[in-house]
Amino acid sequence: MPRAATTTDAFNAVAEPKRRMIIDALARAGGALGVGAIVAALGLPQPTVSKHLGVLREVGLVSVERAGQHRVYRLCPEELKAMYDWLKQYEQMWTHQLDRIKQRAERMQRDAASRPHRTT
Amino acid sequence: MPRAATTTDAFNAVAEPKRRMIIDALARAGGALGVGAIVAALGLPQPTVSKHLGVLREVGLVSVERAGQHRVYRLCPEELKAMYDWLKQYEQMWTHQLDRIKQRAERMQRDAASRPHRTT
DNA sequence: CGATCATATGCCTTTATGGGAATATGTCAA
DNA sequence: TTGACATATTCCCATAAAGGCATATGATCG
Repeated sequence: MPRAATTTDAFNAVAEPKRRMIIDALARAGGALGVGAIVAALGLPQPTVSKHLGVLREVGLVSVERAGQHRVYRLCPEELKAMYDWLKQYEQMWTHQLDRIKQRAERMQRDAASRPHRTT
Repeated sequence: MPRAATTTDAFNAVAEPKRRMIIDALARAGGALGVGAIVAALGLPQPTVSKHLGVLREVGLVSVERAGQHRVYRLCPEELKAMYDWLKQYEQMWTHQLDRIKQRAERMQRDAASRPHRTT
């Protein structure tokens, strides 16, 4: 069985770095850009960008709107939120881990302060 | 050019749903499980689980530790944090969007209240 | 209408994937 | 040592991916 289609869900779509770049570019521009602007911003061939936009659209990460002969792609954050929610579930794992490291550092410092100085 | 390898980064590794299930199972168990336990928890064939664990390990999402004839896989949250950070960047997009919807609803309600009733 | 610009789509090739079944490696117990 | 057990590693297959390039569609202007 081959790998799941890139258009299966946001996870698969976003696995491709160029698609993440497109998302980043859209966000930097306030959420929406025309294809030409994306092509210019990323320096990628136009067909490449169009195909990636197609994938992003199919999974609902962006929407399109015709504007004359241009097409404006707009970021749809809901799908990103779904991924975010999955990851947020684990947030405490690294914050707790960092807490533990910090606490250990503080404890070591306290111990060092309350102990007679040693110079060697 | 084919798709980027699944072992390229956490994004690619996590695109496979079964690998996400493994991560979920590890988290539910407090962060670590033996292979057998994962196999039992997910009902997947053992070779399948081993291969997926191999991918997760290669991208640093889990670490292994030998324990006799068992092997304990432990979740490494740092790689998840990297993905989380990328997504967190967009957090305001959906919170703002919800704010806007809410504000619009309130405004409409205010307007309706301060306007003479109309019955048609 | 014809030309031009903006974008999408098709074709081709190379390559890694995930599943399944069988088997190899490695570890413990008697 | 031999054998049970736990896990990893093959091998094979069908499939879809992404890039490059050419071309099709579609809108606008003169």
